[in-house]
Amino acid sequence: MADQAPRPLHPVDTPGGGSPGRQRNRRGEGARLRADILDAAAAILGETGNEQAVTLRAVARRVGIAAPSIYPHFADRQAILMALVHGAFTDLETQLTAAAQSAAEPVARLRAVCTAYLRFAGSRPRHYNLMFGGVWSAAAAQAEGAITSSEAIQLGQEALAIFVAALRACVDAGRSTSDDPQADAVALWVALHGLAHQRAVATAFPWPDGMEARLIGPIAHLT
Amino acid sequence: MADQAPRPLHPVDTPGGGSPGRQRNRRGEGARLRADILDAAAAILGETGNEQAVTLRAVARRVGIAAPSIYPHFADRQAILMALVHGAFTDLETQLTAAAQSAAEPVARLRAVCTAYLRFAGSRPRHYNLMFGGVWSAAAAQAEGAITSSEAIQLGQEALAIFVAALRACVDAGRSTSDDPQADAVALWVALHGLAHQRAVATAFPWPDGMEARLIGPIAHLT
DNA sequence: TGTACATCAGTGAACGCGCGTTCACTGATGTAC
DNA sequence: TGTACATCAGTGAACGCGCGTTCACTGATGTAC
Repeated sequence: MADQAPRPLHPVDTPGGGSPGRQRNRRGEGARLRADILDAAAAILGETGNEQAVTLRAVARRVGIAAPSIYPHFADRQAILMALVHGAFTDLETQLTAAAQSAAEPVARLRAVCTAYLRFAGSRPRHYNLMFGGVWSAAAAQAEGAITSSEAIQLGQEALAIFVAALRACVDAGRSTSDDPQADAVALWVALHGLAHQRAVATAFPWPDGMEARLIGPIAHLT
Repeated sequence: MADQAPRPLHPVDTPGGGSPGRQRNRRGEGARLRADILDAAAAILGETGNEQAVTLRAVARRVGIAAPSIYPHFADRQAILMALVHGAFTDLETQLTAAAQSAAEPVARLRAVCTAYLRFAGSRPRHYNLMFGGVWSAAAAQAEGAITSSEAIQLGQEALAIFVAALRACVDAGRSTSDDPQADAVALWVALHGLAHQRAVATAFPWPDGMEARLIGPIAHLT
């Protein structure tokens, strides 16, 4: 309780303090700022872990520009977060696809996909939570431009489809006894999500080794 | 973009508007306000789904008091959220314990515990997300008084122990072939968490029937 | 039985904060003639 | 080759907002005498 003198949380809100070296883009290259804004937003998210910390002003400070300079590139704050989420889903799909192509044997392929999923979540836990964390659906209840629950689901459909295909291939090859690969793939994804989410959140928990294997083999009915 | 005239989000910040019938507690019964505050905070959380919406002023409006009247009962905003989370964990433990006592046969008991867990999460999804959602760990990084990741884990230990005991009983009764009931109980809990969390978040997703069974039987190695 | 008084339960105004967003603007730079 | 000018990239000040928190206070009520 002591030592709580009210102090400004942030340095003065001028661009000079943010990114000292930054200089104005050349004519015609103004769109570069868009990428800089997204990079800064991603960095803030990654460091603070809090969607709430990704404010227009914080992003502007980090990029080294004045806050209003964001508006030519993003309609509002939500649009930045949306772009962040879209990009993250694209990356996830890319990595899952690559994993699926890395192994020819169906069971190895399914395991590779699962591992890639967990690796993605582990390497960018804040992004992962923003993608699947439900802050969205909550915000959607109030804000107009926010991503809706069903939109987020559509974004995740492609990733889910990779799981379904990988499990179906195991069944076709006689390596899984699943009676409903679609449903079991959803179950597998949900379980991996639980693991990824709690690993991101409960970092202090003494996770036993091999959690992954305890989920994948049984749920996928691998033989 | 049209029709976005800036309007005050909330009615005037006077207690009169909140709870019209409220009248001052009798002398010596001031502690009742504490319960009213918690009820209001829980209601706001349940309706908006957003931890951020549980502000001191919003709670005060809802109770029908002036904002500073909260301070004799809670040190700060975090303390209200902490109390909410503690209460929710206590309720969860109560319900899991009741479920464990509702069945004598080990497998039925384990299933009852799992069902009770999912029922709890489904009936109070916002509380559930606050308990396990990781908003905490994010906040803990910055705020002093916030609950830490390890604190939250301690709160969940008792619930987890119920899962471990239930699975161990299945193994002892020869109804489970788990080679490590502790680890498999964690795996089971993690998978149920994934289901509970995504059901709370992705309400629009077409969840297949019987997800529960697709997780419990295989992960617990029930025979 | 009456009354002074301590205490309790809560109020109302104010503070400074960071925020999203708006507005009118500035200065550099490429282009048409 | 020179120059007027349109456009681009971005600025700086200001707005009203809800917020957490502080401060000095008020009026009812129980209690001691």
